[in-house]
Amino acid sequence: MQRTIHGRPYEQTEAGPKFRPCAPHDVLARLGDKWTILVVSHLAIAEGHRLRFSELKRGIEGITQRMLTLTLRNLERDGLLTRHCFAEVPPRVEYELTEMGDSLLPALAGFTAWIRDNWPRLEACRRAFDEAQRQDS
Amino acid sequence: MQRTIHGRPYEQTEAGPKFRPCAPHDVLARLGDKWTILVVSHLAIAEGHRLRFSELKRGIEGITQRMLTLTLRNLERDGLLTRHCFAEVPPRVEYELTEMGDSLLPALAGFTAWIRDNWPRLEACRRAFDEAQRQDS
DNA sequence: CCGGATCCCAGTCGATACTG
DNA sequence: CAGTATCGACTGGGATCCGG
Repeated sequence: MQRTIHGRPYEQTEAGPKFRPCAPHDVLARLGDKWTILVVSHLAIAEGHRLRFSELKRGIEGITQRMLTLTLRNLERDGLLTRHCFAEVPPRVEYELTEMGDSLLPALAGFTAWIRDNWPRLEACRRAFDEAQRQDS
Repeated sequence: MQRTIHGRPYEQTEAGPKFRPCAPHDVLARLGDKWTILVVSHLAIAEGHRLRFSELKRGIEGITQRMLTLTLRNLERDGLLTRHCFAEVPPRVEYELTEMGDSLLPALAGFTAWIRDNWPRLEACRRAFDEAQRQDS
């Protein structure tokens, strides 16, 4: 039997509930990596949703050339980003959010609000837990 | 100057936009790990938002004892879960979503909808990209 | 039944150096 | 300017065995 929870489909089997492989996990795993969200955010607030490599690199503190390259490649692979390459000297490459990439951040708005509301409590819980942990040891 | 994009706060500095450390990244990184979402989902559809260790283990295909233990510990640390330990023989431990943990999934509803709508296109983009990649090589 | 302890691998990320 | 190549540290996660 096919049901849904919080917009998420799953099947009720005899052995128990089974979630579909379409799981948010793949997307979350990408978004959860170290730089992706920052890159998308910077592009989202840029005019034309478009920035060149060096602008992104300057804007994101601590990112290395290598990681920026990899992050951009992955976003391009998922169709969230397009690469505009100009054969000039010196070379210039611009990255632009696709329509799909542009719709990603707004879709996260509800979650962002949740984080804003719960972050302090969550951090407090962590500290309390770690504190209790150190007592035992 | 303090601004906001898609509910996400950032500062506009001379050097460019700077996002606050409160970034969703910490939470996303946890949610993006291999099992967290599945555990939370199973608890969310359980009656009383409550399941015991072995029920979770049976319900989540492929998870090992070790990973289930770690995932539950992390959720407990963040205050999304409480552990109810019964000193019986054989021992019994139940895990229950806290109010905060319970509010997490609904907060993700918008994002879940986005995934449902865009997943096919995203997968198609991946395949196309990988295909083009093999041509070049 | 619940989970801690140990070993190991594969993937992620940083640092550095080099190229068109 | 915008990458690629290489090396090494660290870590998430699986397999297995052990203990209360």
